[in-house]
Amino acid sequence: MDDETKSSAEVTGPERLRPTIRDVARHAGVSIGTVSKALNKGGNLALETRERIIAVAKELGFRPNSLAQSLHRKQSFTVGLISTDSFGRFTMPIMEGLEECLTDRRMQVFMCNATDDPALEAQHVESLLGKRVDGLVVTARRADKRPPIGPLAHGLPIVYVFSHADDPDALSLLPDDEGGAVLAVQHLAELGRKRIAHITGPEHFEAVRLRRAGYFSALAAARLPRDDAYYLPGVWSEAWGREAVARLLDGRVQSPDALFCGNDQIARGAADALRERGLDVPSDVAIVGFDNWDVMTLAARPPLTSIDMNLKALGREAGERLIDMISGEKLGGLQRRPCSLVVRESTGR
Amino acid sequence: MDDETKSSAEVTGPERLRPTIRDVARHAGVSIGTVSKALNKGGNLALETRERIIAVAKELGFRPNSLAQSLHRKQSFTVGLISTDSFGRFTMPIMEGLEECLTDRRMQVFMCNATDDPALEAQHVESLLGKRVDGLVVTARRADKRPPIGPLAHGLPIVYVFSHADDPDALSLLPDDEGGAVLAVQHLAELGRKRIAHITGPEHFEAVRLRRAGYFSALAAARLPRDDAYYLPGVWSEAWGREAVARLLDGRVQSPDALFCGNDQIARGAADALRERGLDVPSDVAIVGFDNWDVMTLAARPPLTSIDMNLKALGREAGERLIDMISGEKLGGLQRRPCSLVVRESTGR
DNA sequence: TTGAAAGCGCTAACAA
DNA sequence: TTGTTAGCGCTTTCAA
Repeated sequence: MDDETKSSAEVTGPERLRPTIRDVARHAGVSIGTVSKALNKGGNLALETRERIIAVAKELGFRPNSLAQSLHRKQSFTVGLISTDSFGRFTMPIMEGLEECLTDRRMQVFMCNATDDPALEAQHVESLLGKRVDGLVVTARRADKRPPIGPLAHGLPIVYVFSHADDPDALSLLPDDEGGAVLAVQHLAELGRKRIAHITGPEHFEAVRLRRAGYFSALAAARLPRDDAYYLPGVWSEAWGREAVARLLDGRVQSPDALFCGNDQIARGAADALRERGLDVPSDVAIVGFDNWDVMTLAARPPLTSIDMNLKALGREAGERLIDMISGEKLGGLQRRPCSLVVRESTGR
Repeated sequence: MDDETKSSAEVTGPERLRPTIRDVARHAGVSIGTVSKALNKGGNLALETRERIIAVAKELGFRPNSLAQSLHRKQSFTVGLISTDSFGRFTMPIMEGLEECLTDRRMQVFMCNATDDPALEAQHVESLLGKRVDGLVVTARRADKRPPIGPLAHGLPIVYVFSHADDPDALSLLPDDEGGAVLAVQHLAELGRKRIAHITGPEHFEAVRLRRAGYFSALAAARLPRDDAYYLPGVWSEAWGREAVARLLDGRVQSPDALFCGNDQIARGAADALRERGLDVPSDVAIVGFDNWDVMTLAARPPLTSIDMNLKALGREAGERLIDMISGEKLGGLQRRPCSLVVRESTGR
């Protein structure tokens, strides 16, 4: 099986020997089975005995060996999290929510990073399966399709979160990018803005295409004209935000009175560019960003209204659904969760 | 003992039964012991037998149960990472390095978040000990002292990284903040700057005090005068960077020709403020930041020279030292690792 | 060169 | 109410 021969750390130091259930039994003057029953709050035991056993166990510093327990119970109370985004900005809140949820259930999470390396990913899956994880969560850098985890993990519960498995039977949890865009544009329209431009990232991101769709449909819903010169795909940077503003203002089109930006970096760049041209945000041009990344939204001048993908909640839900699946539920399909609008000064208030 | 009664997910679904070593033995027509020997590249086996066994194992999709192996070998090939920084900006690169290092050794990492909650931390340690982790890595939000992990984990190898255990025997790995500050000021002095100010964060951070010490000592080494009006502690924000610049330029002191900032956010704020006052960076005022956080350094105008704490390498080393300790080495004490200078336009080039 | 068997630490069904 | 015992899946010593 392991045909690689990388040396593993060897134990040469003193074994840290901990008391076993056997020791507890001996000290308490009862049988092993009785101790087990007492510690697992099982069936029928004299209250006195139970308490004595628990006391002895505590005194000895007994801590049951989960490995042995799992071996028997066929459940390890452990899940693997595989990320293809080397613990990046989007993975963090997801991890946080996931970990929180699982900790509540007394489960623990193995972190595995497999940034764009399918072989490494396979190795991780291999190890995790060896450790008999009860399930897997897969997360990715971008919300585009990715190949499913493959047949290695056949039958193992898997949840894809912020990552879209290219397998209709798999459960994929994603933010509703389109709905988020609608929220943004609706908000601007309600403020009375008539000329809303959309500056965004590269179109090969599924998220960009979805947000564009939301942008156009919300414009239509608000009976606002659609002008293709107002749609500017580009890259995810502040510099692009600044440049896009230059193009809009120096171009032949009428200047917009609002910007919906594909992320907060673009939005911040746009805000800077507008200020430097003497235009006021929000009175001349209102701005909505995307991601609600505090590092950007709070530091920008003025602070940015933004769309929050609620990634922490998404991570938490991934944990909940995974537990459902571990408990035997059959779940699947692509599911999108709503974004929310966070209003700050860049759209007035 | 678990005296809490939170329900754990229960297995009700179909058991995913995998072939055991027993199945392999049966199919290959040999004894269990022989299979074990074959798969673990152990001692004396007929080549033919070994190959046959390996073939059968592969065909059956046999994957040894690490839980059972660990039970016997008394090593789980698993470590716990406890963070008190809810997977924040500084924890990420550390995790990345750590995970990379341990993956090379075929070990896996349990992620535990215990943001400022000692009870939660204790619960995590408890669980990890139950899972018989081979060691623990503890990381924190700020490089200030924290109480050690307590007697629960007595005898277990522990490495504190980017966190300073209040226990001289514990191994703590930290960036050399003072040395980093020296690098920055030295660099500015070498560029011929004479009036170098230091805008930084709150003094209750040990890092702030250390960097200040480095700032003053490097000034002295360069035979530059020390002016207390040039030392401005404050908060870790862009807004503070802007305000500090205002104070320096509007104050009674002579304007500085260089700024060493306690982090990149302050540096960016300072750069913005200078530009908006018509001063050029770097020709009028050069700037060095701290953290080398690309989100800030690259987006700033001009891009910022900064001090890198090499956190990923620190994480990697934490893994290496932990493995040394697991292998029986006795390691301890507070150790600081060098920062490095990354030069960009804000100090010319 | 291979097989048999005694555990690793714990659970759970069955006896006493 | 408590004890006995047969495993869980694997490793390793000792015999064959």
